[in-house]
Amino acid sequence: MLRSDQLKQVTNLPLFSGIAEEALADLLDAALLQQFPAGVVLIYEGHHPDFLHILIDGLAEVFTEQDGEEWGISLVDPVTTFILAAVVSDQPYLNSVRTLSDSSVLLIPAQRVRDMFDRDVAFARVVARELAFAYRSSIKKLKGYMARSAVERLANWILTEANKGPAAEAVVIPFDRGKLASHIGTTRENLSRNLAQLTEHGVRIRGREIVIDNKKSLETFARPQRLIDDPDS
Amino acid sequence: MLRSDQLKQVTNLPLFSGIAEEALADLLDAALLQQFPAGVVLIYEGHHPDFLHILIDGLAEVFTEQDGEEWGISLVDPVTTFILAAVVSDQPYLNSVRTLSDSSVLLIPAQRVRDMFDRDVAFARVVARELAFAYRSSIKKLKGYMARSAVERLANWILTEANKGPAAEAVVIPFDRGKLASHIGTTRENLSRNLAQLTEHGVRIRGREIVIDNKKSLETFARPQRLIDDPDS
DNA sequence: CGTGCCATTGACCATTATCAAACGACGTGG
DNA sequence: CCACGTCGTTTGATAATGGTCAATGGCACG
Repeated sequence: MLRSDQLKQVTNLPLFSGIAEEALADLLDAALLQQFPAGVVLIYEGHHPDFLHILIDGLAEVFTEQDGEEWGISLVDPVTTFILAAVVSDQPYLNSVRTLSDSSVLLIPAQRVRDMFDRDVAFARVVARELAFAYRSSIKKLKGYMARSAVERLANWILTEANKGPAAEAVVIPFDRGKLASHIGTTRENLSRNLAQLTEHGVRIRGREIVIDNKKSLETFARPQRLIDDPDS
Repeated sequence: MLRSDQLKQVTNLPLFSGIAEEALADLLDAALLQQFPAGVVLIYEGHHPDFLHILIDGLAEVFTEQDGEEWGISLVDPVTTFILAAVVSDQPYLNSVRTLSDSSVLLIPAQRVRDMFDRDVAFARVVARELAFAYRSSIKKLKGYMARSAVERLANWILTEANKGPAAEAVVIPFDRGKLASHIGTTRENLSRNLAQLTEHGVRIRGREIVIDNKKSLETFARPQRLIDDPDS
């Protein structure tokens, strides 16, 4: 159950803009706002979705475990739903999700989401938009995997991270190398070599900080493409 | 403009079930049902979506061109929409689409789709379901790329193709080897070697026909997983 | 009976994974 | 304060996998 101050905070989320007030109240009156420390698994691959999760604050990762190895599917920044598709289609989760930092997560019972989705057009529209966005993101990732080597993926990852912040001459990796490797789609060892290799293309490595000395040089090497690397197109 | 017999055919599509009759009529009165021969590019990556495409009959492929090479993203069987996400989010196509056999395609003006989507809950629900399905498919493909080698992807492709038909001891590749390679995510040359390699795991190659002599053996090698290879989970 | 198209094969190189060892930062306990 | 773990990272050696280039083989079609 949400406290009234929490309710107010949640009601103003862009995710819920345009939804009729009573409908939203109906949706949220069974919702929970929970705090989690870093490293907690919120969703297990193969399980059936009981709640829609919305990351309000913090950082999370979507990942899959194959043959004892973990592979990163995507990183989740606030404010976003995660694995909405499983809830909508009432099918088992294809991936697991864990927090990477202290996070607060809004949990809405799955059945209620589906009910609302059947009744409120505005909500259905929001859901479809989120799904379209998620779909496009995964297609971009897929294109990156099919057409690029690990170094190129890394170089482009650095560039898009750098473009997130305003003045972008350094990127700080928000987790350990192994995790970054799993999201780039390679091994720890290889990532190390790849980072070393980028040293010859305008980049300096300072522990967890990647300093971009020569962005032009890095871009020449990475050859970023709008239809793969631009997060909002 | 649809002829009345075409209209009747289209109205009965599972895609449109549950949608109010007037709403559907409104959606379809500006629609076109077109025939295309094999090999026609219907959608160009980077272009802005003018129509929602629905494959009524035939076969199509979604692909992307990178550095002069084509990579297969997915195959489209009837009856399915393709690249619905671009229409919904009103963003440029991330991929191109071409017919692989003679096909008939229903074209609905994009703006009308978005209008309907804003008005009719049932339609919004159908759209969201399609998007959720597309998203899950691409996540499955992504998992396959991250955790499997090309031979394993090939072996699993054969198995899922075989499971489509009822009595499944042979699979016929519906296009040339190069195209199959681009959808498996490898080169023509490598695909050749990979097919040869599968010979030791219960499979015989007869031109375009892949005969499965020993399914158990192939499965042992491929290690299919429900959350990657089962098309409807 | 060529000619072109596709598929296969071989040789070679690039990329990536794997296994093993060493390194360095950090904190704990002697 | 130093020795000694641990943990994450780097480095090296080697093997597996995949891509590229070139040559060959088969087959259909004119």
